[in-house]
Amino acid sequence: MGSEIRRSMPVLPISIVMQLTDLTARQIRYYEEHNLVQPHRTEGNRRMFSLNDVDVLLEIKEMLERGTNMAGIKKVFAMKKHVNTEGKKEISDRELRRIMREEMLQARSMQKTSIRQGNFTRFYK
DNA sequence: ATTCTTACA
DNA sequence: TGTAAGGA
Repeated sequence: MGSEIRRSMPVLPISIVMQLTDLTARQIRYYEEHNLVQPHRTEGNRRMFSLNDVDVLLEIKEMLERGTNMAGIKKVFAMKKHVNTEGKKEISDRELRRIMREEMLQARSMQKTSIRQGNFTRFYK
Protein backbone atom coordinates (compact mmCIF):
# COMPACT_ATOMS: atom_id res chain seq x y z
CA MET A 1 0.00 0.00 0.00
CA GLY A 2 2.60 2.52 -1.08
CA SER A 3 0.44 4.31 -3.60
CA GLU A 4 -1.77 5.45 -0.77
CA ILE A 5 1.02 7.36 0.93
CA ARG A 6 1.77 8.97 -2.39
CA ARG A 7 -1.84 10.06 -2.81
CA SER A 8 -1.66 11.53 0.66
CA MET A 9 1.48 13.50 -0.06
CA PRO A 10 0.92 17.27 0.20
CA VAL A 11 2.43 18.55 -3.03
CA LEU A 12 -0.10 20.81 -4.72
CA PRO A 13 -0.42 24.56 -4.12
CA ILE A 14 -3.91 26.02 -4.19
CA SER A 15 -3.44 27.50 -7.66
CA ILE A 16 -3.01 24.04 -9.16
CA VAL A 17 -5.91 22.63 -7.20
CA MET A 18 -8.05 25.44 -8.55
CA GLN A 19 -7.25 24.42 -12.11
CA LEU A 20 -7.74 20.74 -11.37
CA THR A 21 -11.14 21.23 -9.74
CA ASP A 22 -12.50 24.39 -11.34
CA LEU A 23 -13.22 25.65 -7.84
CA THR A 24 -12.27 29.15 -6.70
CA ALA A 25 -9.76 29.68 -3.90
CA ARG A 26 -12.64 31.07 -1.89
CA GLN A 27 -14.60 27.85 -2.25
CA ILE A 28 -11.64 25.61 -1.48
CA ARG A 29 -10.86 27.56 1.68
CA TYR A 30 -14.52 27.52 2.63
CA TYR A 31 -14.73 23.73 2.38
CA GLU A 32 -11.61 23.52 4.49
CA GLU A 33 -13.29 25.64 7.15
CA HIS A 34 -16.02 23.04 7.21
CA ASN A 35 -13.40 20.32 7.66
CA LEU A 36 -14.19 18.61 4.38
CA VAL A 37 -10.48 18.71 3.50
CA GLN A 38 -7.44 19.30 5.68
CA PRO A 39 -4.53 20.45 3.53
CA HIS A 40 -1.07 20.52 5.04
CA ARG A 41 0.52 23.89 5.83
CA THR A 42 4.02 24.92 4.88
CA GLU A 43 6.29 26.92 7.14
CA GLY A 44 4.98 30.01 5.43
CA ASN A 45 1.37 29.02 6.17
CA ARG A 46 0.71 28.05 2.55
CA ARG A 47 -1.80 25.26 1.94
CA MET A 48 -0.45 22.15 0.25
CA PHE A 49 -2.94 19.60 -1.06
CA SER A 50 -2.60 15.90 -1.80
CA LEU A 51 -4.18 13.99 -4.68
CA ASN A 52 -6.65 12.62 -2.14
CA ASP A 53 -7.62 16.15 -1.23
CA VAL A 54 -8.23 16.87 -4.90
CA ASP A 55 -10.49 13.82 -5.16
CA VAL A 56 -12.50 14.98 -2.18
CA LEU A 57 -12.86 18.44 -3.69
CA LEU A 58 -13.99 16.93 -6.97
CA GLU A 59 -16.64 14.93 -5.15
CA ILE A 60 -17.78 18.07 -3.39
CA LYS A 61 -17.96 19.88 -6.70
CA GLU A 62 -20.08 17.12 -8.21
CA MET A 63 -22.50 17.14 -5.29
CA LEU A 64 -22.72 20.90 -5.52
CA GLU A 65 -23.59 20.61 -9.19
CA ARG A 66 -26.29 18.12 -8.26
CA GLY A 67 -27.75 20.73 -5.98
CA THR A 68 -26.58 19.40 -2.64
CA ASN A 69 -25.80 22.10 -0.09
CA MET A 70 -23.14 22.22 2.64
CA ALA A 71 -25.42 20.60 5.19
CA GLY A 72 -26.06 17.71 2.86
CA ILE A 73 -22.43 17.31 1.86
CA LYS A 74 -21.32 17.30 5.47
CA LYS A 75 -23.76 14.55 6.33
CA VAL A 76 -22.77 12.50 3.33
CA PHE A 77 -19.12 12.65 4.34
CA ALA A 78 -19.98 11.84 7.93
CA MET A 79 -21.88 8.79 6.71
CA LYS A 80 -19.03 7.77 4.46
CA LYS A 81 -16.65 7.88 7.38
CA HIS A 82 -18.84 5.57 9.41
CA VAL A 83 -19.42 3.20 6.53
CA ASN A 84 -15.70 2.95 5.87
CA THR A 85 -14.95 2.53 9.55
CA GLU A 86 -17.39 -0.28 10.03
CA GLY A 87 -16.47 -2.05 6.82
CA LYS A 88 -18.43 -2.20 3.60
CA LYS A 89 -18.83 -5.97 3.59
CA GLU A 90 -21.56 -6.60 6.12
CA ILE A 91 -23.56 -3.63 7.36
CA SER A 92 -25.72 -4.41 10.34
CA ASP A 93 -29.41 -3.60 10.27
CA ARG A 94 -28.76 -1.13 13.04
CA GLU A 95 -26.26 0.77 10.92
CA LEU A 96 -28.48 0.64 7.89
CA ARG A 97 -31.29 2.12 9.93
CA ARG A 98 -29.00 4.86 11.18
CA ILE A 99 -27.85 5.64 7.64
CA MET A 100 -31.44 5.84 6.45
CA ARG A 101 -32.28 8.12 9.34
CA GLU A 102 -29.38 10.38 8.42
CA GLU A 103 -30.68 10.40 4.88
CA MET A 104 -34.08 11.56 6.06
CA LEU A 105 -32.53 14.26 8.21
CA GLN A 106 -30.46 15.38 5.26
CA ALA A 107 -33.49 15.58 3.00
CA ARG A 108 -35.38 17.47 5.68
CA SER A 109 -32.52 19.92 6.22
CA MET A 110 -32.66 20.86 2.59
CA GLN A 111 -35.47 23.09 1.48
CA LYS A 112 -37.44 21.36 -1.24
CA THR A 113 -34.87 18.94 -2.52
CA SER A 114 -36.01 15.38 -2.91
CA ILE A 115 -34.38 12.28 -1.50
CA ARG A 116 -32.91 11.87 -4.96
CA GLN A 117 -29.83 13.72 -3.77
CA GLY A 118 -29.53 11.49 -0.77
CA ASN A 119 -29.46 8.25 -2.71
CA PHE A 120 -27.02 6.62 -0.33
CA THR A 121 -26.57 3.53 -2.45
CA ARG A 122 -23.55 5.11 -4.04
CA PHE A 123 -21.64 4.93 -0.77
CA TYR A 124 -21.31 1.19 -1.04
CA LYS A 125 -19.13 0.94 -4.13
C1' DA B 1 4.44 36.78 -7.94
C1' DT B 2 1.41 34.01 -4.71
C1' DT B 3 -1.29 33.01 -1.04
C1' DC B 4 -3.23 34.22 3.60
C1' DT B 5 -6.80 36.25 6.76
C1' DT B 6 -10.47 39.26 7.61
C1' DA B 7 -14.38 41.75 6.52
C1' DC B 8 -18.38 43.72 3.85
C1' DA B 9 -20.80 50.14 -0.35
C1' DT C 1 -19.54 33.50 -2.96
C1' DG C 2 -16.99 37.58 -4.78
C1' DT C 3 -13.64 40.76 -3.77
C1' DA C 4 -10.83 44.50 -1.59
C1' DA C 5 -7.30 45.41 1.84
C1' DG C 6 -2.97 44.72 4.20
C1' DG C 7 0.60 41.27 5.51
C1' DA C 8 3.85 37.61 4.86
